Formats: sequence, structure tokens, C-alpha cells
Amino acid sequence: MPSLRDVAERAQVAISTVSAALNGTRPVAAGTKRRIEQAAAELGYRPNLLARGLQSKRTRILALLYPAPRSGFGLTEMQFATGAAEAARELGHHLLLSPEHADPIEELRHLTGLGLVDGVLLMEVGLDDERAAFLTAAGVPFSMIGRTRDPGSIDYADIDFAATARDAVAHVAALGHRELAFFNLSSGAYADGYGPAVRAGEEFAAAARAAGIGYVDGHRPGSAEEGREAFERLMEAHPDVTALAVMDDHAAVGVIAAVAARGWRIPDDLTLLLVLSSARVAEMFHPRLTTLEPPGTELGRLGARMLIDRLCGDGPPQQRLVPCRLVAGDSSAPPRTTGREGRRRA
Amino acid sequence: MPSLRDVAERAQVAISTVSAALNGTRPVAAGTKRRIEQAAAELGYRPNLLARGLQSKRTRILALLYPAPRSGFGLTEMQFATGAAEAARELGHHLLLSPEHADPIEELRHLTGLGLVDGVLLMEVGLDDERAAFLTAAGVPFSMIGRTRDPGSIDYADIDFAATARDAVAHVAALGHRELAFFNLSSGAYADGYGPAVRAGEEFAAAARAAGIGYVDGHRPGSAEEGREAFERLMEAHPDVTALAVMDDHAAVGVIAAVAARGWRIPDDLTLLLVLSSARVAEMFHPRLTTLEPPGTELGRLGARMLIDRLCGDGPPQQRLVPCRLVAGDSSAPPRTTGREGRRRA
DNA sequence: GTGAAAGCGCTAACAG
DNA sequence: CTGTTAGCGCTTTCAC
Repeated sequence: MPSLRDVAERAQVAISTVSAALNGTRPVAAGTKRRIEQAAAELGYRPNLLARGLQSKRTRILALLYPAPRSGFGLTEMQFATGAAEAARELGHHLLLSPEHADPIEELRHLTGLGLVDGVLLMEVGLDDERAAFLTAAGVPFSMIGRTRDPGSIDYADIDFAATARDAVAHVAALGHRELAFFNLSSGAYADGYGPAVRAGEEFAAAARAAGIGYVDGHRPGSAEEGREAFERLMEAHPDVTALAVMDDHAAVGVIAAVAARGWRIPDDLTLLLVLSSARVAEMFHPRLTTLEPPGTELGRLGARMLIDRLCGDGPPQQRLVPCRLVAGDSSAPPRTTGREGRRRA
Repeated sequence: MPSLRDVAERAQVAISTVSAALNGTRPVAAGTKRRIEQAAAELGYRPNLLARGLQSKRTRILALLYPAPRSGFGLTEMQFATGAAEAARELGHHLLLSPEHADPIEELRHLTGLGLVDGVLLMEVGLDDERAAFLTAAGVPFSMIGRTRDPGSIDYADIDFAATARDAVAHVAALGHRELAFFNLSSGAYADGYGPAVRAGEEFAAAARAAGIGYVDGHRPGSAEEGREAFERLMEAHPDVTALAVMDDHAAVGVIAAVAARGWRIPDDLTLLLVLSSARVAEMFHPRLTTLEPPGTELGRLGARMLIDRLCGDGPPQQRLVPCRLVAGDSSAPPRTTGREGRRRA
């Protein structure tokens, strides 16, 4: 690998001049600059990032803290990573994929102490996330995909649950539904403080209220079996519900089975929405479910970009909310008009 | 951040002694060593990886080349990344997630020229992969998840398609099936030289032959619609087929629809196997499909580990094949005994 | 405009 | 066993 010195020798100038010419750090005569650039090109010179980083205290490397995959982990989480990696790349940075284990704080202390990364990207952020508190205290630049309860001036990109809920409610309301039920994420799979579960729950309730349509929640099925049970209990207690929004993929499988078991069909007898699941998963269902697809790639990109912005200069905190995209499938239709016999057609 | 010098001052020894004590590079008196370790601990000293890398020419950073996600991309690819990142971490290394774009070779040249990474991990390896050729020529250490047509002495971890096919065939044969069909990956979604498609195709044929059961292939549906059509054509041409192995998730959706359309049920009238799809996807189906689940995490781990082995010392090339895990679902059963009316029960 | 020189934090000879 | 010294490749004063 050729170094600055090799370029300097070939161009017959001093090392510092080469550095200046290549980085534009200070004015260099046009002719000299051309000579240097040519020499660099001929030698295939690439700046050594380690040397540069050692000197400048900036490595242009970001770390994405990647929690150990748990149930419910899927495409969206992977999109965070790929989106962040792409955005980083476009902005001349690199992305380290840093798996988290038993003691996130200790690992964070270690990682940031290495001098290897300029900043950290947090995902799967809890409402009271200790990592965020630690990084703030340690003065390490970071941004979040998701957000804590009170993000203060921390940069973050999160799902706009209010808009998502509004869109979902508007979608079913437009079809004529007057009674909507909501199955939240299981309290088992996620700690109770898990942001998406809390926020989605609140916002769906608010959106339904604002739209003046009936609303039932309280169920939190986390598996197909629980989904089946939840749906049966729902129909017992609230037979007038005609539309259902489900957060958990597996629960949706159970709901579909339960619907079939009572001789009903989707969408004729029940409008089913899958919330926070990717369209790719929705396509696995038959009929294809209407989905509120989380903007995973976009959030990853935003998270990386705002972190890089922060590293470069400091502006005001960037806090972005992006709604899920409603992808209409074949699981939404006007409400059934009778009880058990299915919807009458005109 | 405290440096070696700070530790040296506090312990009243020379910098090089601290380095030696902390790295075990050369013998250090027990007492001195203890003093040094204590000083380091008190200061919270962390070695600066940049400085170390600059000097030692080893950064302990690996790059995983991550192709732009395309259709058919899923959990398995993510598992490569998380598995590799975890294994790297356990072995004291870091993993850079490096997205690939238009010109993989140029990007590879760039990445390796930066001096940032010690080695490269390739995934989605083609039978004639130009990246492998480039890295070999450039003398950059690398390993592959997947493999080229002729891997020579390159380290790789790949799926054991022969064992996978054998297991799948044995599974259906044990249930009593005598006629198996195989739907390969679409030639559209993947270039014709895509290893898994080619190898799985060959090995399923071989396994069926070896087991002495009838075998039909040639279909390559890449979507639900194509899956539906393929199944109908299959049943027309080969009405005696009772078991079907499908490589593409979406095609499986179509097959299931087609099965239902002709009034059949799974598994009573057709045993359906999903090959190379994660159990998580299989659970989305109803009934839950029997799956041959690719060892994504394992392959990622192996890939990282063999690369690190290669970087440390050089032994013989490591070439590992890992079979898919057969996860029995509710889509396999003994063959139907009659044509259209479904299986008679005893 | 350009060059010489110091030094980022570390490792690895080489003396002692 | 321990200290001194010389860089790794780069950025950055500071003279000229």
C-alpha cells in the first residue's frame, strides 16, 4: 500500500503538501495540485484510516448496537442495520455491527473506550433506556432508532405512532367500520416499558376516539395460540367488532385460524390489519393482509444520518417521526352486516 | 481517555514495560506487573485500537460484504451477519457491515486499501464469483459463506445440500411417499449460476434417485401466482405426486392456495416441505409447514471463525458444510391413497 | 505556497 | 527483567 510519502516522492513535494492538496486543508498551487493528484492516482494511493484517525481523533466509524435477536425479531430490525449501513457509506462513514450481550453498559464502556468509533446508534430503545443515560453521561455522541420516554435533546428517528394509528383508523372507518379492536404486543415478549407497545396502544385508542368509532383493547397475544384465544374471547365479549388491528405476526396467524374455525372469512366477516409487520410477511398470508409497514430502512438511514450530522457540526437536535406505510391487501373490506352468516352482497 | 503513558507514570515504569505487561509480549516481574495492572484498572485504561493497529498492521476488524437486499432476502441473510458479528466478538474482533453497490470490485479495492480491515467475509457467493477471484489475486484474507464452483483452498462454510436433500427425501419416504416433486428457486430472482439453486436442484434429484423414489422437477416458480400455476401444471402432468418440496416462500403461498382451490387439504392430500426457509416463516403458514431451515447463524459464525483462524496462523483450508435442520411441522403426513377425494383414514 | 518537524498511542527492536 | 528509541501514516503548527 502506497503511503503519503510515496506520493510525495513521486510528485517531488513535501508530505504535508500532499496531505493539504488531497484534503483541501490549505491552498495549493494549481500545478502542484495536479501533479500530486496524478501521482496519487498512478500509485493507487488510499489514505490509511488508522493513521488519519489516530491523529484526527475521528475514525468515521459508527457502531450499531445490535441486541441479541429474540422472538419477534425480523426484517424490520435487519432494515435498521442495512439502512444505517447504507446511509453511513453514502456519507463516507463505516458501520460496525456490535452485538449486545449480558451487560450492555459494560460493553458500551469498552466499545467507546477503544477509540474505534466516533458515535453510537442505539436500536430497540426502551422507555427508560440505561444505555442512553450512560452515553449522555459519558459524552459519547449517539442517536436512537426509537426513543426514550423523555428524549430531551437526543437525536432520534422513530415511528410516528399517532399518524400510523390515524391512518389505520381512517382506513377502516372509510370502509364503514364502527367497531375496532386492537391486539397489542405480548407483555411477555417485550418488557412492559417497550416503546412501540406502549405508544401504539395509546395512539390507537386516541385515534379511534377522535374518529368517533368504538374501540376495544386489552388483549396482548404473543403467539398463534394466544391469538386464537384472544379472538374468541373478543367475539364473545364484543360481537359487534368488525375490524381488528394486530401487532404480532404470530398472533395474526391464530386470529386467522379462529376466524376460519367459526366459518368466517377474511375480509368478508372480519377486516384484519397487521401493524408493524413488513409487507413481505403479509404476503405470506392468504389472503394477503393489509399491513402498516414500519419504515425500517428509512429509520436506519435517518438514525445514521443524524448521528453523522451531530459529529460534523452541532445544530439543534433532530427528532424525526416517520409513519408506517399502509399497504392495502385483501384483508380489508366493508363490515359484515349480519352476525354469523357473513356479509350480504348487493 | 488515559493512554499507556498515563499508566506508566502512575506505575512508575517505562511505557514499553506497561505494554509488555498488559499484552504478555515478554516476561515482566510479578510485582511490577501487579502494580501496572492496578494502575491500569484505577485509570480505566483501554488500549487505543487505532494506535495499536497502525503499528501492528492488524486491526482485528473484519468486513462483511452485504449485498443490497433483494427480493427473497430474509432472516437467513441477517443471521449470517449477526452470527458473524457474535463469533467475531467472542474472538476479540469487530465486524464491519459493508453494503455492496454497483461495482463490488471497485468498492472492495477501496475498502481493503483503507487499511481498516484485516479480512473480508463474502456472502451470497456466486458459482463464478469475481469478488473471490479479486481477493485471491490481491492477497487479501477472506472466507466465504457459500462457495464458488471450485473453491480450491479458500475457506468456506456452506449449506450441505446433499445431506439436506437426503434428510428431506428420507422424511417423505419414511411417511410412505413414492413420488416427490421439487420446485426450485426462480431463475428470475437469482442468476442461473446461483449456487443454492443449482446445488439443491442436483442434490434433490440425486437423493430421490438413491432412495428409489419417483422425482419431478423443472418448475421454478418465484411468486405466489407462479407457484399456483406450477402446482396445477404439476398435478396435470404428474397426478401421482404426493409430496412437494418448495424452495421459494412465495411460491409456497401459491401452492397452498392451489391445493385449497382443488378442495384438497394439507397434509392429507399433499405433503409440503419448505426448503431453505426459516422456521419463523414456516410458522406464518397454516398449517405450520415442515421446514428445512438453513443454519444461518451457524454459517455466519463459522465464516467469521475460519477467517480469524486464517488471520492468526495458517493451517489447512477449512471447508465446512452444514445441513439444514428439518423442523417437522403439520404439513407432512402419509400420502393420500386415492386420487381426488383425499386420504382415507383407518 | 511550500517544507520541516512534532506527535497522535502504540509496538518492537535493541541496549543495559 | 526493564528502559530507551525508532517508527507505523497521517495531520498540523510553524517557519521560510
